Amino acid sequence: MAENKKETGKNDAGKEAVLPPKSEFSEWFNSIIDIGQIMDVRYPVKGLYVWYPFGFGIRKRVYNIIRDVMDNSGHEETLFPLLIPETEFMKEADHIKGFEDEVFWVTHGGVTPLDVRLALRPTSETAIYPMYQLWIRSHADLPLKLYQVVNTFRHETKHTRPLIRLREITSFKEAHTVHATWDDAKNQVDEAVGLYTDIYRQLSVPVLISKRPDWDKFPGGDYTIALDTIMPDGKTLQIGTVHHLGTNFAKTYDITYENAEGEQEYANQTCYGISERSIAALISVHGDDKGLVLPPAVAPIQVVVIPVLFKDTTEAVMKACNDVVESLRKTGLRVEMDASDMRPGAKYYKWELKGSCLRIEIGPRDLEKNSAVLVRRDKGEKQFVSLDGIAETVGAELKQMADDLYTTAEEKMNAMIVPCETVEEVVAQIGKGVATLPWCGCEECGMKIEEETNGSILGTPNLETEIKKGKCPGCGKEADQTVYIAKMY
RNA sequence: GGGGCUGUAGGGUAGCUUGGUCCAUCCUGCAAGGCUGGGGGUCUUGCGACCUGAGUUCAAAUCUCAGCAGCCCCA
Repeated sequence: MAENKKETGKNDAGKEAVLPPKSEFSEWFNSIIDIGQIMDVRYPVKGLYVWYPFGFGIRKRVYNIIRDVMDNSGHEETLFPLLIPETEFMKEADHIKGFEDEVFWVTHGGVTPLDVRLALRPTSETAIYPMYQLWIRSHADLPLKLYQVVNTFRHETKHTRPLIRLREITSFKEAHTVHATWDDAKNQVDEAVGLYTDIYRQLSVPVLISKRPDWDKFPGGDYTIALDTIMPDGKTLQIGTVHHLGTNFAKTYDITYENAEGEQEYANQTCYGISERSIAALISVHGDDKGLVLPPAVAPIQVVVIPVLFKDTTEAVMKACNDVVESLRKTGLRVEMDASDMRPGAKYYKWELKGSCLRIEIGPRDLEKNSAVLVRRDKGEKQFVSLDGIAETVGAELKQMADDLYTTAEEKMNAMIVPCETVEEVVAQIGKGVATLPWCGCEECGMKIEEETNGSILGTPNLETEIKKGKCPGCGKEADQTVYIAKMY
């Protein structure tokens, strides 16, 4: 009875209680991770989670995109060991300071204590650079551009959450490049920012690019450019970082090359990374009250075909559905037919939750008109399309959907950025989105601003927007830059 | 780093204040079957749980302590 459902169910429509509204973002995110079958959070170690096959299917496609972008820009994939000897790890002082509080250590082999403890990599600089020291001899070896996709470990003390703050990052794509000059490395940083922007464009995720303030740069690096996106609750999520390492690590690990004049010089290096936060971003940016909305490029099921079955017409409808499935698969699409014995309505909800991009319904009424009902996941409106040439129709819709997702997301993001001039304005904006604020650039004012606004300075926009004149709220002096301020994940 | 809260079937819950009514309630899920089928149908039958350990007690889901795990707030 409907009355019973209303009493016991969690939502008043009497529907099966499943997903909280996206306006309660934290709840929504936790639920979608679970019932969207992204990850199982029940693994009994804090901060470690299990990829469901469905979630892994998304991951696989996201990382295919990442690999393609890397491979097509002169990078080569490689693989370094998980364990790093303490002796190597401890060489770079600033780097250690940045990570030592959160390193997991392997201390025993069986019951025997190890002479040299082994770190589970929190990131791989100290694993890779000793080898670079051996590999790099002359300027002819440069530039060297390698990357790997690995798991890394950090003993996070803050609240862990799937995809966003993990003790085992399962999907860390890290690139490590070596160049002759500082400027060469700088150009590589700029290229990497472009590559990452491209990757996120393919995921229809808009990004903010900024140069992190000095106190927030990569430990041991010269400077850091970061990519952030704005989550639905107004907090920003850092979803990519690019670091210029200068010659800092080269000096530590003695990475030198012989230049054209026959002299040994220290190499300049960069490193940059993307993790499964990319997946957190794409889920959070596009999803809605009904569940996942996935860009066609990464949706495990791009098209679901749902037969509307009645006794007398079952055979004809099934045949028509099979024909459609076959013709779509021929064009390389990931298509599934749901011929289970759920009611059609229940199937619609199920596949909307799972983020299937397009739904095709075919019933007896459609067959009479040689047509089908087509529904795009992001729009939700039904349209009637001819069964003739349906593969072309579907292809065009998917393409349009990818573009629309980006446009919509970008508009939403831009609406969450508000230019501010005073601390008070920033305070009002923090929690709703990102504020911009003039800043003189000194650390003292930066700290003061962060404290008074209860936000974090993301950094200075990298790509040249118009520089707004204004006074730094910290010291009152004329500011020479504008910064993003927000609550960060 | 500091503080608060929570842990009952796969998921969500009732029971806990006042120990015994509890071989633990309801919804959902899952399995089998019937009638069905264009936006979460319905009926029948079945499956499935007190986080772990120690303690108090004649008796613990219920009280105490510790561990583990999770959630929220503050820095």
